[in-house]
Amino acid sequence: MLFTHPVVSTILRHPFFEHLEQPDQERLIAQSHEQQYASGELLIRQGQPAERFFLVLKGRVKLYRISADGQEKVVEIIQAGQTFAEAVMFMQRSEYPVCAETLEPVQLISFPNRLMLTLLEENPQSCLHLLGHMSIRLHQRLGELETLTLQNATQRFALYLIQQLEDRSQETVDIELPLPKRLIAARLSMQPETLSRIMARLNQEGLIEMRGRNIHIPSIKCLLEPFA
Amino acid sequence: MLFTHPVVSTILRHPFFEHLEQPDQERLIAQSHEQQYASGELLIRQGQPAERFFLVLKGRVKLYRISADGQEKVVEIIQAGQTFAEAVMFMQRSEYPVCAETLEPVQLISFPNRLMLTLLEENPQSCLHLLGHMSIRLHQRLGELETLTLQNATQRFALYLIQQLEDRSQETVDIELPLPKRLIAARLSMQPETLSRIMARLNQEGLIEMRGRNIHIPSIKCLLEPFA
DNA sequence: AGCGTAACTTGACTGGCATCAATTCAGACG
DNA sequence: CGTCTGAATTGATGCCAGTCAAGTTACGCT
Repeated sequence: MLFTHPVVSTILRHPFFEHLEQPDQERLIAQSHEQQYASGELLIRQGQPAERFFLVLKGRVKLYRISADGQEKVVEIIQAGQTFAEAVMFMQRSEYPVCAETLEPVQLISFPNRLMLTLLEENPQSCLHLLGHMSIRLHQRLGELETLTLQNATQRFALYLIQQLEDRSQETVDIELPLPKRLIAARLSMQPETLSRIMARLNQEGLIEMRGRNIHIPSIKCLLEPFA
Repeated sequence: MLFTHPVVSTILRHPFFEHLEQPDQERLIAQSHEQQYASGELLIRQGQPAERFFLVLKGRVKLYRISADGQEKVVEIIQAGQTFAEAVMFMQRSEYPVCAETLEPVQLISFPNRLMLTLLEENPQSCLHLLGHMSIRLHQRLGELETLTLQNATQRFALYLIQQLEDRSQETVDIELPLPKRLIAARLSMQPETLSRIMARLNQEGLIEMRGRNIHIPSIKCLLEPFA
């Protein structure tokens, strides 16, 4: 039986599935596809018809848009345990609004939109949880809008750094950058060169200390000084 | 009976209400507050506890955030017939994430979050429609992210202009700016002076013709030329 | 280990936008 | 009808970040 599969427990912990009845969960899993991908593979392409949504079991996936002038804008990095391309399921016009590409070897599982919708029709509990889930993402976007409209690149980077912390009570912290710097730069809408210069300057001013991709912050307060 | 009220038909057309049973609709309306506001009044403040959500019956409302350095970033302009502060209802942490201010004399009606949630628990149809509704907004944010990361201010403005059109089939169009220019500038993350200069330049180049807040575009194709 | 490629760094230059400041314009209101 | 206030324009100046280019480091792979 599929429920003996080791990844199942991971799946069922996700808001999409945890409040479904067990028979419904089984139907979904029965219609799921699991697949492995190498690093740098294209998973979905912006504009393609959207018939399934995806749950990342292992590895990370980069979501990005290609704008009119060919620039690539990184929208989001999907971690293991998160879904992507799920919001489009609830719209009539169902084309993927982003491209998705693996950042490293990735294991993921996909589910048909139609079945999921059918099941949700009968399960208001799940619907409400999903509404909560999407509200959170909507607010994250709001936060990103804010980050992007921060005047200068240094502030955007400083804000990015502290957003990486889960525990913000400490005054002195160490961070390991979760992404290659060029992707961080893309995320913050700046050029890799600019990011490099910013980090060099902050380092010189003693606000951060770099060793490879480990960053030591002696004083968060000092780092956020210019915001006051 | 409340249902004889002239605004009721407007209310019931909104995705939040249209799929509810009539007794539920009546309960909501019974617990609603209707109120008038003058131009420039503060409706909700970022950080306040969120207990109600709002439907705009008449006039427009500006949603904005105050960032750390005191700058005001316009997130959205809510038109008559639209709701605001509704997404936060589905989250546990319920503080308004934005400030809301009237742009002109406004009539609006508010509903208690708790009751709405209770009703939704029993009505999966409505839940699904709301999920669709929120998906659309999520995608709009995506589009805005794109607009904001467009390299130069001129392109952002040109894109803003054509986004104002509902009918994009015409090649020659007239637009009346729906907002004072300083708000348009804020929306596009630029200074009023910059917007003014951009419009002056486009005017001089013959790509647009300005008469007060009416703008005539001889050729959309030419205006979007630099994107190619 | 060593090769090759991609990531990162550093420098010089340029342009676009913000900022400051002064003026003109438009609308609200008595 | 005139005054007043905020909106919009226009000019001058400085700086931040993008671009191009060259060089260095780090890393995967056989």
